[in-house]
Amino acid sequence: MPSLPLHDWNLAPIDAIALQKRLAGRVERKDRLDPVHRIAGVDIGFEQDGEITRAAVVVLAWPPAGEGAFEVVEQAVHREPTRMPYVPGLLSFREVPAALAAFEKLSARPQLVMVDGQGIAHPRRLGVASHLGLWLDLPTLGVAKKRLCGRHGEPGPARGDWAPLVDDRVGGRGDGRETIGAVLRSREGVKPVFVSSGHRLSLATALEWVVACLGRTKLPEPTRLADRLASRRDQKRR
DNA sequence: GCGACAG
DNA sequence: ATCTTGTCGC
Repeated sequence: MPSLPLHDWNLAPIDAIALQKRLAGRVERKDRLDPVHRIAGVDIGFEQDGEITRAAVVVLAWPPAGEGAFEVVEQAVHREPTRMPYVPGLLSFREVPAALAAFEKLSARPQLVMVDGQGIAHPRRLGVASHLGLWLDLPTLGVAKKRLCGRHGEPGPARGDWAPLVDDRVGGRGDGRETIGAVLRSREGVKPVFVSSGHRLSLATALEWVVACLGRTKLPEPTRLADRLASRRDQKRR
């Protein structure tokens, strides 16, 4: 397994749109930070008809021992009463508080965080992955199972094939379109996932990491395992 | 008014 | 997100 670079540049999602254009063609890597040893996956589940919010974080060691053989280094769960209803576009306010509490239970911070949801592929360019990244001050990326906004074509049939997710610029003025994410075929014969930069990493880098963390399932390991822990599918199915 | 709408 | 059995396919 090759060691992939984590940072293309340091930027916050709010600045991403302006910087993307300015840095196009001359991406600097001087801001690369720590090497990646720990990758975290985050997801939120609900219990008791949504009354209880259940946040789960699973930390995996990088690189994996073998093909898709990731070692679970640590994991944490935090439960609390649900405060906010689900409102498309405002998911952060419902999930981020619980996710942060779960992170506080970890003994060590990961170098990269994969979140179940959108990064900057959001109407205001601030999806859960971006929002969480800002609060954690860690590089994050979003992997969503469905589209929130933007348009796209059908990605190729092979694993790794992807199509750009484009949307009109925030504010709706100027020359219009911008790439906010990618529709990635993470597995053959399955509906694609929506990958986007969350915080402090580019779309290209986000795609590299997602593909690098794919097992033989649709979702990358960090997110897949966090998903299981959040919805208790691990103990439920037994 | 009519769709679209992460988890 | 969540409620849920069997079933088709690699």
